[in-house]
Amino acid sequence: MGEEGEKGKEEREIEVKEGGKRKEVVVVMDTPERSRNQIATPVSKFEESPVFNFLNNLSPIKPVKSVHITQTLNALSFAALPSIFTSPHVSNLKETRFLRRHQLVDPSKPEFSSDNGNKTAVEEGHAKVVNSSNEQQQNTDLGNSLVEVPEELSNNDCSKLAVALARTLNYECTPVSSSKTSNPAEGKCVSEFASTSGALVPFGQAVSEKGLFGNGVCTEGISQTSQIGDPAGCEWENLITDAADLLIFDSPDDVGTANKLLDPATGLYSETTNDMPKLLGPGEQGDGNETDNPSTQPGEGSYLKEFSEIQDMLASSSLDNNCKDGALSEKTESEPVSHLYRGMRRRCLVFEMGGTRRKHFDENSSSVSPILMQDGNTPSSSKQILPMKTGNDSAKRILPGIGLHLNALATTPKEYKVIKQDASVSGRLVIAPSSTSNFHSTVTGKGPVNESLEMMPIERDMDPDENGVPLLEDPSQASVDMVTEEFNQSSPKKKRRRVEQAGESEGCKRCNCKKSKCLKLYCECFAAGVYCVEPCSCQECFNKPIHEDTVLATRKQIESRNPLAFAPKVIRSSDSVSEAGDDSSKTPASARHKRGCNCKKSGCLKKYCECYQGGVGCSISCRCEGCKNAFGRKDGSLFVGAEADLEEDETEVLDKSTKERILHKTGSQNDVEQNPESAPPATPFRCPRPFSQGPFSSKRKPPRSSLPSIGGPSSLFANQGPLAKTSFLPPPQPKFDKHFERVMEDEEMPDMLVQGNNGSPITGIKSSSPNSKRVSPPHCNFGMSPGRRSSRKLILQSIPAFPSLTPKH
DNA sequence: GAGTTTGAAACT
DNA sequence: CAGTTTCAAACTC
Repeated sequence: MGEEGEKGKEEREIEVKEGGKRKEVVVVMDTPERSRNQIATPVSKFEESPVFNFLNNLSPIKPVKSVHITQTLNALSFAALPSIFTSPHVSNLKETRFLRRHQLVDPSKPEFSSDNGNKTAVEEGHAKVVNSSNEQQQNTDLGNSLVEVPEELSNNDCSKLAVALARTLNYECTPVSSSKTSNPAEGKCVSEFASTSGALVPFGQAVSEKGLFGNGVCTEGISQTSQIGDPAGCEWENLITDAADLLIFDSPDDVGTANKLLDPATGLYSETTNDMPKLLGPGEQGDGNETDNPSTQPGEGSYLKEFSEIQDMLASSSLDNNCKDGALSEKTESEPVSHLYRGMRRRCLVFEMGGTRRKHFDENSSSVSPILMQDGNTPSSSKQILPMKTGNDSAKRILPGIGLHLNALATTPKEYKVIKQDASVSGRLVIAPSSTSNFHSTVTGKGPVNESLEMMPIERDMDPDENGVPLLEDPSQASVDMVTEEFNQSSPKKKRRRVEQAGESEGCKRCNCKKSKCLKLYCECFAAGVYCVEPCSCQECFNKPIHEDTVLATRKQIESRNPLAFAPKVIRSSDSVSEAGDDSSKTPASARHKRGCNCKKSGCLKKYCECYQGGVGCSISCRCEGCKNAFGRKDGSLFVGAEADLEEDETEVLDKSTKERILHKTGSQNDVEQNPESAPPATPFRCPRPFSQGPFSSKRKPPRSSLPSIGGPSSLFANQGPLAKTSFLPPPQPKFDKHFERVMEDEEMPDMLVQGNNGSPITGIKSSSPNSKRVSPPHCNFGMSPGRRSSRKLILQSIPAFPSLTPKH
C-alpha cells in the first residue's frame, strides 16, 4: 500500500501538471501527444498557466487544490487516454499506473479512510486554509479552468462549477474537517454543487483513477457532467451522484477528497460528504446529498439503486470513460431509462470500449448540450483513443470503437473478467491496454503498419461521425450486457446474457486453456489480444494484466515468428483481391482466410474450419479436402453455388445463420455486400474479439481496419456461429469493421480505396495481406457500387496485413 | 458434464 | 518445408 500510495502521489503530480495545462487549453487535451508533452514539460507550462498563478497567489495550499481540480478533470482524460490507446506494450507505463491506482483504489474503496485519512489529515489543513482564505479565489480559479466549458453556462453554472471544482480540490487537499461555508452568493446553485460536488468529487476522483487506467474519458466525463449538470440541475446532480458512486469505488483517496469537498462547500455537505467517503453506498450518499440539497432530484430513489449498481460495476470493473459516458447519457435521458443506460455504461466500461460510451456521450451530449459534447466527447474520446497515436480528433471519434477497445474492447469478456478479478483495477488496465494496444499499435505506427494506422484513424473518424454511435452501440451493447452481467451478478438474466455472449459470442468467449497458460495462440483470448477474464475457465492463466510483461514478451515472440500471428485470420477481400488470383475471385466470399484452412474431415462445414467459422469461403490457399464450405468452396464455387449446394447437400450442416449469411452475401447485395464483414461473416464475427483488439489485437485491427480492435468488445455479433473464430480473432475488428465499412461507404472513403485499385490501395492490400486470399468480388457487382466495396475491402485488407504491427512493439 | 473429434498451433 | 505433437475449441452423447 505504501508503495502504491507513493505511486499514486507521483501520478497525481503528473496529473496536476497536465491539469494545469489543460486549464490553459481544453482542446489540447484531446491529443495524446499533448498529454505526453504535458507530462514531460508540465512544470514550465503549468507555472505559466493562469491557474498556476492563481494558486501561487492564493497560497501554497491552494495551488495544490487547483491542481487537483484540474487533475480530476484533465488528468483523467490524459492519463486514461494514453493507457487506453497504447497497446499493452506501448501502454505499459500507463497500465502500470492504472494497476497501481486500481490497487490503491481497491483497498481504498472499502475504506477511504486509510489513504485518505493520512492525506486528508495533512491536506485538510491546507484545504481549510485555502477554503477560508481562498474560497473565492478558488472559485474564480475553478471558473477559469471551467470557463472553457462553461462558456455556455450561465454565471450560476459557472459558480456551480467553481464550487464543484473547489470542492474537488478541497476533497483532495483537505479532509472532511474543512467545513467552509459555501459561498452564500451561490445560493441554490451552491447547495446543488455541494451535493453534486460531493458526487463530483468522487466522480472526479474516479475519473482520475479511471484516467489512470487508461481512460481519459472519465475526467472528461466529469467535466462534462459538471457542465451538463449546470444546464439541468437535476440531471446534473444525478450524474454527479453516479459519478460519486463511481469515484467511491475507484479510489479511497477520491472519496476522501469528495468528503473534503463537500465539507468546504457547506457544513451540511460536509456531513453528508463524510458519509459519502465511507461509500456505504451510492444511494446513501446520494440520499444524503439530496436530502440536504434542495436540488435533489425526485428520481433519486431510483437513482440510488442505479448508483449502487453503478458502484458495483465500478468496483468490479473499471468504468473508465464508459462510466462517465454512461452517467452522462443517463442524465440526459429520462431516469427510467437510466437503468438501461447504466447497463450500457457498464458494458461499455467493461469493454473499455469507452469508445462506445464516448459515442453515446457524443450523441447524448450533442443532444443534451454542446458543452458536454465538447468536453466529454472530444476529450474523452480523444484521450482514450488518441493517446496511442496522436490525440487527434479522429482519435476521439475512434473512442467508441475502442471501447476495445481492449473490452475489448472492445473484447471484452476476458477483460471484464480481469477487471473483476484484479479488483477492477487490473482488469481495467487489461482491457484498456488490449483495446488500446491494438489501436495503439496501429495508431502509434510504431509497427510497420503505417498504412494500417492511417487507415485506422480514418475509420475512427468515420465511426464517430457516421456510425460511431451505432457501431459502438452494437459492440457496446454486447459488451454492456457482459458488463451488466458481471456487475449485476444478482440478476440471473444478466448472467445468462453473459454466458450467452461469452459462450456463444466470440467477444464474450472465454477460454478454457489448461496447458498453454493462455500464452499461446491456442488461447482465444490471447490470440485475440485480450486478457483473460473471470468467465474464462483457464488454468494457470498468465494472460492477465498482472503478467503483462510476460504476455507482451510472449506475444512478441510469437509475432517474431509470424508477424501476422495476431492479425485477423479472415481478411475481407476487396475488388483488388481479384487481382490476387483468379481463384480468389472465384471464391464466393468477399473475404478470405488469411492462411486458408486445412480441413480434412469437416468438409469446411463446421467451425473446425476457420474459413467457415470466419464466414468466408475457402480459397486457393486452402488445403482442405472435400471442401463444402457454404461460403465458397475452394474450387471456386461461389456462395450462390454454395447456397445451392447447401440446400442440396450441405443444408443440413449449415446453420440457419450461415445460410442467411450466404443469402445476404449473394442476395442482399446492398447491405451485406458492402459489409462483407458485416454481411454474413462480418457482422457475426465482429463480436468475438473485439477484445482481441485488445492489447494484442493490434494485428487484427490492422486487417480490418484498426477500429475493430477497440470496439471489438461487443460480442453481440456472436450470432454468426461459424464466423466465430474469425470474429474472435478480429472480434474487435469486426465491430470496427462494421463501423469501418459502413463509414467507408457512407463517407465515400471507399472511393479512395476503389481508386486504389489502380493505385495504392490495392497494392497496399496485397502487400498488407500476406496470405491474402482474396475473394473475388463477385459480390461487388451485386451489392453496391463495386467501387465502394472495393474500397472497403481494400481498406480492410490492407489493415489486416498490418495487424501484426501491434505485436511488433 | 464428460468424452470425442477436429484442425490450428507449436514443435522437431 | 514437412511431419509430428500439443492444444483447445467444436462437437457429440
